Amino acid sequence: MKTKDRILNIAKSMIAEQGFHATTTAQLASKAQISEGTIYRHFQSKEDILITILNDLDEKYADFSVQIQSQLHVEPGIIATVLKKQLAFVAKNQESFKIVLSSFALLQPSMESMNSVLDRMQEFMATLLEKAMQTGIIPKQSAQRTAMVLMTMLLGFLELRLYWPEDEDYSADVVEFCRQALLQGT
Amino acid sequence: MKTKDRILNIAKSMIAEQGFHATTTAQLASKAQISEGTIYRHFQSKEDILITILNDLDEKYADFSVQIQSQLHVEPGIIATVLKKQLAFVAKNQESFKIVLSSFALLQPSMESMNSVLDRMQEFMATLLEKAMQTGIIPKQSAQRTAMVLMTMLLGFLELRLYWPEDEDYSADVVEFCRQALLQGT
Amino acid sequence: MKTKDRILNIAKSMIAEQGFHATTTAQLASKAQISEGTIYRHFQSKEDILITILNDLDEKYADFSVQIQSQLHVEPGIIATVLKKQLAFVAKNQESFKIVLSSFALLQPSMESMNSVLDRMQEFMATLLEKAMQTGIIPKQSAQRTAMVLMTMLLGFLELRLYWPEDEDYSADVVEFCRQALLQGT
Amino acid sequence: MKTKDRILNIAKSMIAEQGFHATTTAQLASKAQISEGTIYRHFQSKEDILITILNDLDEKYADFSVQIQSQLHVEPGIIATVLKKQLAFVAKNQESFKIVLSSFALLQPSMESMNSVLDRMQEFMATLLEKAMQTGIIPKQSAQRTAMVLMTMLLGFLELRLYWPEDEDYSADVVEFCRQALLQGT
DNA sequence: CATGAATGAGCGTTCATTCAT
DNA sequence: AATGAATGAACGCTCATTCAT
Repeated sequence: MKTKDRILNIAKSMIAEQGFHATTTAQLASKAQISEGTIYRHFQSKEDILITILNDLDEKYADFSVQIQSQLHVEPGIIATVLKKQLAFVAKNQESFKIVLSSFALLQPSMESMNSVLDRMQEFMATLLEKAMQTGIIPKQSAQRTAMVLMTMLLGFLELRLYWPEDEDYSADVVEFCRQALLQGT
Repeated sequence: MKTKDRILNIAKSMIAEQGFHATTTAQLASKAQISEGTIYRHFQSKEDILITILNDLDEKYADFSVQIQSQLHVEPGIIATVLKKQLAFVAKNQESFKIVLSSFALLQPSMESMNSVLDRMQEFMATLLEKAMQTGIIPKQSAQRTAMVLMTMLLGFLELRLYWPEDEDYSADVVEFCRQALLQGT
Repeated sequence: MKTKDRILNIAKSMIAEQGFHATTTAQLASKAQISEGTIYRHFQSKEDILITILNDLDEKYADFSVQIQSQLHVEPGIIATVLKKQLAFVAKNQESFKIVLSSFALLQPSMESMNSVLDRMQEFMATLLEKAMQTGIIPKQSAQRTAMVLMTMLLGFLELRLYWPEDEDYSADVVEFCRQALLQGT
Repeated sequence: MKTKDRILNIAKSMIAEQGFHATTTAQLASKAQISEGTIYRHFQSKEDILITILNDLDEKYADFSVQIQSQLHVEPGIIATVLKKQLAFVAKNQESFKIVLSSFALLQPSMESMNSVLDRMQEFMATLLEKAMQTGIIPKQSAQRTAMVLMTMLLGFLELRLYWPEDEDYSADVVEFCRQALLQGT
């Protein structure tokens, strides 16, 4: 369905840029070169568009998680590798991430998506840490709690990269910081 | 001025809870038990209320920064101490922080406040790190870049604590994680 | 577009009767049996309605000027003929003229329209006088200044006819007064 | 009463400049350096201020009429003399005249004032014409109707002088135009 | 006399949504 | 499927007026 996807893509970039509230159906219709009524042929409501975008992200992130976990070769450097892949995924889905991050505090569906994303993130980190611990790359520690800390850092980093993209990229510092901490254990 | 403060306080909790857009002047007036017109006797616009809240926070945070930097006793444990004080300050000003964090991506005045807060945070962290390096508590490293990393962690942590307050408090883990990384240098 | 014209016509009569400020969008919508929102589907703002009315008048008056100047047969009595046609035009567009006359002192767009109308009036009168002078109907004199005087009289007359329509029609006296003055020259 | 007069004078210049509607009590109080409440110590309503201004003008114009009629020396040139005195009176009371002229179409009290002013003007002109006819300065004609014509010209002239004050003063042309017409009779 | 905070009805305008075509 | 005119509730805001002090 070409029209539905055009609506979705344009909505995604508009909401990412201006926010959900500031994106009006009139504007969206005009940019998509359709009538306002047509939006409602494809979506039940404006919020339904948002939910579709969020669900798409959730699905993609789930796929990404599964795929990357299956590909993990345990080796020194695994942590840096994984963090970089996470950042690459976010970069590819920038708009969707901006949408979740800017609206989870304001809209219930976004909050649910955010919960889902964070859960996957933490779970993924925990799996990673357990593998690393089993193979002795890092010392034994609580995978759950350390995963939480890593997720915290990742979340902060996402916000800063997404909303201050022109700032210098210090991802290497973040990765090194985490590597040092992990090697010591907590 | 009692009324002005009542408006301000009620607005603060409403905006923190529902967001700026969802907080209407009618609702605000009704909760404050005043008429809508009265709001405009004390503030030029709805946005002016937001700006006042944000400026108050900025001022308080500036005061806090100055005060805490002057009180710093360099000693092992200084980093944990400082991180805890930061978290305490945020806890005391929860509502204002929720407002900035939920709206900086959507509203220009909030973005400016956010910039100001982040700048102060980073500067403060850099000062702290330099002191710690001078006295040999942590090894020499780039204060600026490491401060950036600490700020990143703090930002992520704030979001999680403010929006998922019912989750288990893992601040000790965060502090320990940072301590370990800093002791190694990056 | 039927609705747009209905809005326009009803607005014209309401503004002519009560003035621009006293004509509210709620009233207008109610009289036009549409919702207030519909007004804004057809006009950008309340002022846009006014501007449309004023521009319509300006266009009509420009057409009228061109047409009447092309039809002028120079003959004794030409002045009376022309003044009568002017009055007839005003009578046909009473509402629009009332709108300009009642609001040019208060609203910028009306002032601009008024300037345009007066310019055309004076220019038209000057052309007429020049023709009359060339054919010896009236003695030589400054066409510009005399046109200004005629326009002055016309303006005063319009106000009185438009706002005191129940007063006796003394247009014949005005025409005769002007004719006498013109025949003598100034 | 000093305060009352200050309110009155400031209101007069504000209403003349911006119109009655655009002049708010808040603005007025601020310019007069009093509180809004004080306005209502001296006037029953905003409209009451307008009415006071209009009545003042009416009174002054009545005085002026009486005085000038008693001073009339019948002589050739009497018409020019009188027209000039009228214009001088208007110039002295510019603001009040601008108020009446800009609002008589919109506000009932202004319409009443306008009626009163026009009545006096016409009556005055008629008296003048009768005197001029009796002494043979101008030929016999209907004083009432010719007075109406003169008033028409005066009204048009007032509007143009008051609202386009920067335009060239062509009052001499107007006076000469009228003189020529009157000398011929109608 | 004067204040100024408070009022509340009403304003112009927006916008997600509906529905006849 | 698509249109686009119409809706109507709700919004932020204004302002003449009141009243306790």
